[in-house]
Amino acid sequence: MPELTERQKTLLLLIIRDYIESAQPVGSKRLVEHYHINLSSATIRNEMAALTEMGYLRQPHTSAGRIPTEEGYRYFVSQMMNQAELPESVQATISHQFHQSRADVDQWMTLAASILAHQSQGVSVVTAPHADQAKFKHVELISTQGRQVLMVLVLVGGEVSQQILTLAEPVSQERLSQTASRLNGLLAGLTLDALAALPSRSDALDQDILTLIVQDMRRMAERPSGEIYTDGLSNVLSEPEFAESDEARRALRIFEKHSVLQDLLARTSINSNVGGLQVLIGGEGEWEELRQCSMVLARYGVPGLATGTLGVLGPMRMSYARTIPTVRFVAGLLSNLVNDTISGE
Amino acid sequence: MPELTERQKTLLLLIIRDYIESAQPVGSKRLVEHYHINLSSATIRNEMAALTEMGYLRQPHTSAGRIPTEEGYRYFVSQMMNQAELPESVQATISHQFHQSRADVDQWMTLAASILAHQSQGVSVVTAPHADQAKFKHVELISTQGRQVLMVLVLVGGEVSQQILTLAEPVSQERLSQTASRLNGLLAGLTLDALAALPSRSDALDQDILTLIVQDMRRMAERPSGEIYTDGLSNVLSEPEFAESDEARRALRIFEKHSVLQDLLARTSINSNVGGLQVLIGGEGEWEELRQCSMVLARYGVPGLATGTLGVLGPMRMSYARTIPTVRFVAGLLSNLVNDTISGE
DNA sequence: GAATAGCACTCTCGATCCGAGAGTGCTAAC
DNA sequence: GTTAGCACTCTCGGATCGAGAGTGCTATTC
Repeated sequence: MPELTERQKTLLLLIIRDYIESAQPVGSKRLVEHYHINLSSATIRNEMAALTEMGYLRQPHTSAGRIPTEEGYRYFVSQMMNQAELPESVQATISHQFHQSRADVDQWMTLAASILAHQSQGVSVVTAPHADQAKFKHVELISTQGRQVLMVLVLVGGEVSQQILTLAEPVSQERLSQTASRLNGLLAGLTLDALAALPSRSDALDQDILTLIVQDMRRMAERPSGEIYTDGLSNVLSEPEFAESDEARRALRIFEKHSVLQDLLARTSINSNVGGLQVLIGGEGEWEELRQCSMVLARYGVPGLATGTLGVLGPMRMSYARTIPTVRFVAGLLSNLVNDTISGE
Repeated sequence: MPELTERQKTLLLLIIRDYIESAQPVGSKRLVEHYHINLSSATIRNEMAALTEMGYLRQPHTSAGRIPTEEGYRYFVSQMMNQAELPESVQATISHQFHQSRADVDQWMTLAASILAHQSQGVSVVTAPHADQAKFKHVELISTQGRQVLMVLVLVGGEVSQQILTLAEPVSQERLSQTASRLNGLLAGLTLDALAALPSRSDALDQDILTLIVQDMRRMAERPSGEIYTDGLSNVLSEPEFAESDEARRALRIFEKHSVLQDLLARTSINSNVGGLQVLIGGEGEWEELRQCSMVLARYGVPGLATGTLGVLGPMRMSYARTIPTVRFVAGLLSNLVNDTISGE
């Protein structure tokens, strides 16, 4: 990319900021009038032509104002990335909401999704913390009726799985508790691999349950992320770029077909460290479904133990100035919560 | 409502069926041509005028075809209510999908929502089974780090709640297990009221946990329904009546503001028995948000133990012929699952 | 040489108009 | 009771058109 003069930089940022607010192509005249610039519209036009030439702006049609290209948005984002901060008062409000809520992963995720959606006016996604490597922590067996048993499996890192088992024959709660207790002593802290390599148990029930635990842990380990929480879906329809329902439907689909979402989140998680934000603009050539959209994503949690992803999807025209600091702040908050509660051995 | 002649009945049903398919006002000529009727268009016109007079049909404007009124839809639904059956093959497919899935309430709900949305081309809602009266079944305390403890609380009926507690001081896993075991023996099968009336425990930790259990159970009891699952949101946008995003946004909001949904589900649950369907057309004057929509709702589960609601929301023009039997069938299926697994004491 | 004023040109957008088509209600005849 | 015929109404899509906004280019100014 060629070098930009100081004036071009200010102009470019101004144009993009204006377009994000107004959703209208911005012309030279409007620019001069709204922001008192010491230049004539003709000069602006020349500069705009240059910026268009360089690929930061484009015209929807020959004689209309300019709108940013993806490249333009990228420049815009890179400029504001480091400076944007959430106002103290908003930070305080959000923190307060979290400390008000029940100490419960489910609630946190819901709250985080709600805050993100509300602040950014976009659609939010939050995945529950997920361990990179599944480690056994605790199992509980609760007899329900006859041969049915509810198994609650807890992993190091805090993930919990419930499953209903059907045993070959009825077993008393007492025997179930003994089995659970034996297995808890034996398996505590073991990884999935270690579990699978364990020699068979002599007790048939112990062995059955062990097999089921391994199965269940494998299933959890295979999932690329924890449960997905989302909020603000109706915000999609407020944006003019989604006025025609075709585009809007495509955007909604992304959130219904979890496969795309999983893929997206999984791939971004590789590139971004905890604390670092990632902004995807226009699908980056990778995701056809996101061609018209941008996403601001961040990873949170304790690396090596349990991490999750959170982010916001909006039109390319989304308010980055508001979204970026919010995502960053909420990611930090969740990281702290994860660290404080479910981290230690 | 005045009496309808046999001919008027057939005509009315025909018109509504056609409108549901085509989404276009249906005129007398079209009717004669598409369904070979032994009548002239003029006769049909007379009958249509009569049906309009009686309030079953209306005209969007003076010289257009007829579309059903809410009253018309109600008549239509009442006629098909008892006859509609899901084809054997579809029944088999759905049953198969359920038996393929993991024995896990979460999966069942997700699957049910997915099937309903897919079959009806509408938006589905399913609530997890919820006990009418909370009864304690089992508690488990798992030490995580320092003063943090994960409490898993299981109610009779299968509801599970997880919560992270922060104790006043660190407690060993051993002591936690003993406390849990003592409480399990003491509290098994007790209702919330019985729990609250219990005398204080001498052991401080036991007492603390007991208090927290009561708190948590109260919270669960206060919720009018279990967790809400939903699917098919993007289907909303396929329907022509939601083409202008304003209407569509309103419909989407219903699903984001859980309060409306809770209210809706809670109220319908009172009127409908397990096995009975309820069809709400046009909000029935109660719900402004649903003015343009219909809902097909059913209650499932084991009355007195645990029940939930499931249903489909769509435009008033939704395919009742497909939706009604599907909702009925899935409700039956879920009832069986609830009965088979989590019912017994 | 950079900035500016002026100007001709282009393109969109909304308003308006118009005719085709679909559908109706009514009347008179069967 | 049914039907054919007819005049009438209303919507919808396409065509037309002018206002307005914005541009690029050129000639001029500082």
